Amino acid sequence: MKDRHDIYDFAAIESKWQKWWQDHEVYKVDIDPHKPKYYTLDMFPYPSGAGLHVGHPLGFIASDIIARYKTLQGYNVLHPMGFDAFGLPAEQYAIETGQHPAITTKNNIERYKKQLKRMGLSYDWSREIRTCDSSYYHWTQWAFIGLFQHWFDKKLQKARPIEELKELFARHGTHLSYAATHSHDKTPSLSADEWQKLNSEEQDRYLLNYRLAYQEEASVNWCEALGTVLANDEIQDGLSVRGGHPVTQKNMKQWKLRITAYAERLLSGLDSLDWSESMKTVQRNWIGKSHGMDIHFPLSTSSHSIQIYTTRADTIYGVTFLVLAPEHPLVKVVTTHEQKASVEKYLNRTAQKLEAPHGTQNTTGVLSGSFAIHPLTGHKIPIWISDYVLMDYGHGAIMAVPADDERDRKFAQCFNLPIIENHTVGTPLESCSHTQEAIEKIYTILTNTDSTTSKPKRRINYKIKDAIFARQRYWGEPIPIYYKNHIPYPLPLKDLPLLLPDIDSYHPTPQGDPPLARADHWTNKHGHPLETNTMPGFAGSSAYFLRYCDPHNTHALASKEALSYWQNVDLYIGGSEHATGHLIYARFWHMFLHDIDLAPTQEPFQKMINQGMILGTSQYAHRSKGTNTFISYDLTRSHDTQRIPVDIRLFRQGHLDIEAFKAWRSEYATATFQCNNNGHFLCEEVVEKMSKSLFNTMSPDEVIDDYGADTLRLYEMFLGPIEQTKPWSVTKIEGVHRFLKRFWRLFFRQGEWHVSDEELTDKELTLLHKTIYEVRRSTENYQFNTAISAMMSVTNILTRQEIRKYHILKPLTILLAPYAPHIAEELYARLESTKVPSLFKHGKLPDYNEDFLLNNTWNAPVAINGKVKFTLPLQLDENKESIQKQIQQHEKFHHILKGKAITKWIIIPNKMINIVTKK
RNA sequence: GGGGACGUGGUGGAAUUGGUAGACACGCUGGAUUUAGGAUCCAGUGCCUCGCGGCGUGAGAGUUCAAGUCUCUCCGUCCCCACCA
Repeated sequence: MKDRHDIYDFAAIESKWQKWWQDHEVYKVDIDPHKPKYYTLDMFPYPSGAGLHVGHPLGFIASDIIARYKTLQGYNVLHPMGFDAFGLPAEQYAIETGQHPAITTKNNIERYKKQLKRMGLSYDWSREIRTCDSSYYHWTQWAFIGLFQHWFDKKLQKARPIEELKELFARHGTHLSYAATHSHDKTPSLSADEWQKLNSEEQDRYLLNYRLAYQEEASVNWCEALGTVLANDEIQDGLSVRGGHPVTQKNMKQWKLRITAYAERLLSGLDSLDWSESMKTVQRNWIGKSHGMDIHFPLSTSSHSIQIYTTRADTIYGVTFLVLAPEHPLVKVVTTHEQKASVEKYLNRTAQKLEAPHGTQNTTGVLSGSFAIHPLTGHKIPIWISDYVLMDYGHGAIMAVPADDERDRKFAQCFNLPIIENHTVGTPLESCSHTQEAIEKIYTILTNTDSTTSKPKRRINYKIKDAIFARQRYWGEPIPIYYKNHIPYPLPLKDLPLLLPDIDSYHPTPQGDPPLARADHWTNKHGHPLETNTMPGFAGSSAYFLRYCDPHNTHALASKEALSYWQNVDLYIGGSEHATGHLIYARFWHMFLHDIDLAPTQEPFQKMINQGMILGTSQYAHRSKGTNTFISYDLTRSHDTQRIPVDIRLFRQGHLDIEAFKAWRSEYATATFQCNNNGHFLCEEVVEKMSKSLFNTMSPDEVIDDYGADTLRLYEMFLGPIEQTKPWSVTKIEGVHRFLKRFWRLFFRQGEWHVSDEELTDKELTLLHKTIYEVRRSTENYQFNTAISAMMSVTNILTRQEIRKYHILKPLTILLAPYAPHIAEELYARLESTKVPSLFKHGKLPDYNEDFLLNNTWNAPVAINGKVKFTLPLQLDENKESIQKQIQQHEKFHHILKGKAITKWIIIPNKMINIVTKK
């Protein structure tokens, strides 16, 4: 009995096929003009030192199922994988241990690859990308230079070469309203003559204000402990996301990307995308488009005026004070002599303030001493300075309407400022019933005042800010820029890639310069100093999906030919936490590459799926305080107990293995256990984030060792809907594993291979077509759990009825193949007597016969409570008589009713007809 | 404060998208068979009732021949963003 063939030996099957696939390059793809393409992509992982846990592969498995499914459908499927390899953890590790980040990173990648391969994922590894390879970051640097060499034409909504801007300046002067520049542009406009008189250095300095990659003195989030600036999405509650170090504001010269120029395209592009509404909403909020008005408030004692931005111009009669941000350029002008001391004190305090958690700040502010004139009422209104107004939104100045705005009200109450309720009473706005109407009226009134101040301006404003594109770190892409007289110039393209140099220490220099300043001869060929900043984390992930199309090209990011074949990503799977980081930057980067005729489409990711997080189920044993006696959780009410996290591996069939627990820690060796009435010892179960300290993590390798990769894949998909957050639980893997064993045994009788060639009965055909329909529909809707259920169901039926027919087992095996590829390959090879090399090369997804289904299942009559109910497909756009006639003439009508009388028939418009009879 | 998602058995979750609610799985109960296998097989399992039958998708209303699904109100849960004028 030892060598029964019906034992499902997953370990042997899986290692056999994984080797076979690798040896025969089954998943290698090339351009094939005779086949339609499909591009499915995972967000490539950052290879951390901890390896993968069971929550990571969820998305990988989902995209692998789609990749294999599409392959079987006849598509040429691009399904690549790579590694986002630059980043802080490897560098922090290097600082602590002295080991070069390249080595740490390489080791981590090897481990990740091994884990991924064991899961039977069908990646074309010949296309692997690592962002830290110079052959890859060559093209990241190339794109950066491209951004540097272009400006944005707001009229055409498109990037154009900087040379064209030079020509325009020479012809028309620099006052071009359609050339995108900073929101607080302080550069004076030049006439054409003045421009032409500038020497080339002066022109270059001037052009920096228009390049898509530019430098600017800016207030940045500085993290002293990490020695670098951080992006907003790298900070949470005033602390760095990595490491939890404090973050302060600091002024520094920074590289930035003019992503704000693309705000409108980033916003409108969302409409065409097949993303979840919540994902689109997050991006819309991040871009933060608003329609409003710029209004000037003249100062009472000087010729200056304060420009404010408001979306609610209709509340202008309720304005009782103005507020400037502490960094506002007019703060110096409006501060009176008497207030100077307190204003300076306030400014000092706010400048040093840590980023406090939002919503917890106290209301603070200081009076400037000056007054502005209300443009409509002529009243003198005080000007305040407060940090609740942000310099980088609007103009850094607001008109405060404490009657309508909660923040203004809070401020007014704090400083005892007047609040005008019902401020429209007695004004021209009294008759307006809609906000929009009132705003229009205000616009007209302000436009027609004959005051000397500037007229109001309609304005569309965006919250999105230009992205800071520099980190003062070592382990990132060097920025391919050199300086001549402190003006930045790009390296010639032929000198790329600019290699990351080796250095002896990863700390900043004693002068506070970034680590790259430690490199020997960090200059270009002519001795000009090179940029010492490196690129931020999102640089390498902004075009990797294009590189996969042609990963070994040494002349371009990717060839025209490859890109015009593979186009954009059809399906992108990854976490929703990248909504405001990577997914915005990558879309921006891709739009720029589209503008310069490289990327074939506007948008990079057509369909997006965000896999939900997998949580851990922690187990806590309760110990009576001060004793070594453990109490079953259902009995703890009468005891004062202490919770102790227990390794989930110590559980068998949902119960704590007490002997294993005693052996786990020496202190528990002598512990005693109080069980409940059923003789069980229960632990408290808590669903929470996976964490090593709670002993609730599990690696995919452990599951594969015990149950095999196919079971892991099925189980991860069977847990629930892919986008949902859900707990991992060890006890339920058995179910899907049992299904695979059952499926395997379907092909055997008494330990021997037994598949017959008999034709299928109508009943069996119905079952088959129904299953094909359900599995295909579910898979195409990414409802993988439902698809698996359908396959389980049919397997149960076949097992019970002992149906072992080739004509049903073969299509079912192919249906299972995307989900459990190893077992499917093995059974398929046996079914076809190993005539064919691989299911994934030659298999074809079975089709269902729609007519067959319609006749046999959809319209099948069903008995409900003694009545017969069925539906008929009819032409329902006719009159009543005609429908009645159709029913009477319908072939099925006579067959099903067999003389029973119709008591009721109901027409559902445009759909079908329900007929109900008495029995 | 703003936005989004959701609420179905003891549990995870299905429901041809408006048409037999609870598929499939876990768990549990009983039984069969076998013991070295991560067993297998059969029956049962929403609630009330001995049964007939009745009631059931967070609560209440509405639309409809028909509502878990659509509309409104309320209750509750989760997530994201947030001094954005």
